Amino acid sequence: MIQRRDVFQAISDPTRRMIIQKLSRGPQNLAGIIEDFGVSRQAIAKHIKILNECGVVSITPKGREQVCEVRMAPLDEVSNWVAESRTIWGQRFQQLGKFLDDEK
Amino acid sequence: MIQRRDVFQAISDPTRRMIIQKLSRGPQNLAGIIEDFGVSRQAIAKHIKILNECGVVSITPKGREQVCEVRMAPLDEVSNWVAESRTIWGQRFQQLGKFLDDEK
DNA sequence: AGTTTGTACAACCAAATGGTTGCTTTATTT
DNA sequence: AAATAAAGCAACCATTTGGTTGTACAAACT
Repeated sequence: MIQRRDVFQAISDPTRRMIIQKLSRGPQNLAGIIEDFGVSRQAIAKHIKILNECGVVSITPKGREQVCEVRMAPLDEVSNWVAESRTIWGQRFQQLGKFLDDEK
Repeated sequence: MIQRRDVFQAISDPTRRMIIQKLSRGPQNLAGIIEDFGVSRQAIAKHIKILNECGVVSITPKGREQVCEVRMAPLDEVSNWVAESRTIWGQRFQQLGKFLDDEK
């Protein structure tokens, strides 16, 4: 097993997806994020660390607070990958047609 | 930890993403999929099982073969989630504007 | 100054993950 | 009928994951 810490793995956890959507509504510190989640503060802190490591969340210290902000750009990799897969899938029959043409 | 077996988790593994893209080019049996991957047949079989459980891959028995085919529909959930997050993010300032209007 | 608040650090834990090897079963060739 | 090819089953393993609790520390109120 290789060390994987990419966007795909980051959004594979439902709690992290909820954190992302919560932060989409605006920046918050750790204490603010914890609200509404039934897990400990340390658990959230670990999730935030993971999200930060792959660039989905930026952390700005402000006094004793850690202000977390979501960064949408890295999510491009995900939607691009899905789009690419769909494109490849859509080209199946084009290639079949080309093959049949070559056989003539 | 709850048993999570959804599309997000399915595509979180790079090997599984490669399998999906390989199958996007056309259906294949297990033996066909194994080629080019540096892992054992059983490892691939496990990945296929996971992909099948969340609907991304369908399996059709054909003699002694198991023909695997990719199903693109479940991937909608992923691109939809990304799109939704972007929408929420885009609405931040609208709500700020509304707040300022209300203050007048 | 003392208390409260926001967070960091560390150790620990059970379960999940991704992988392996060995053996069996079922079709298909030869 | 014998050999081969495709896949299934089961046990095992190290690492990762998602979570916990306890302690410590610095910033901000009272």
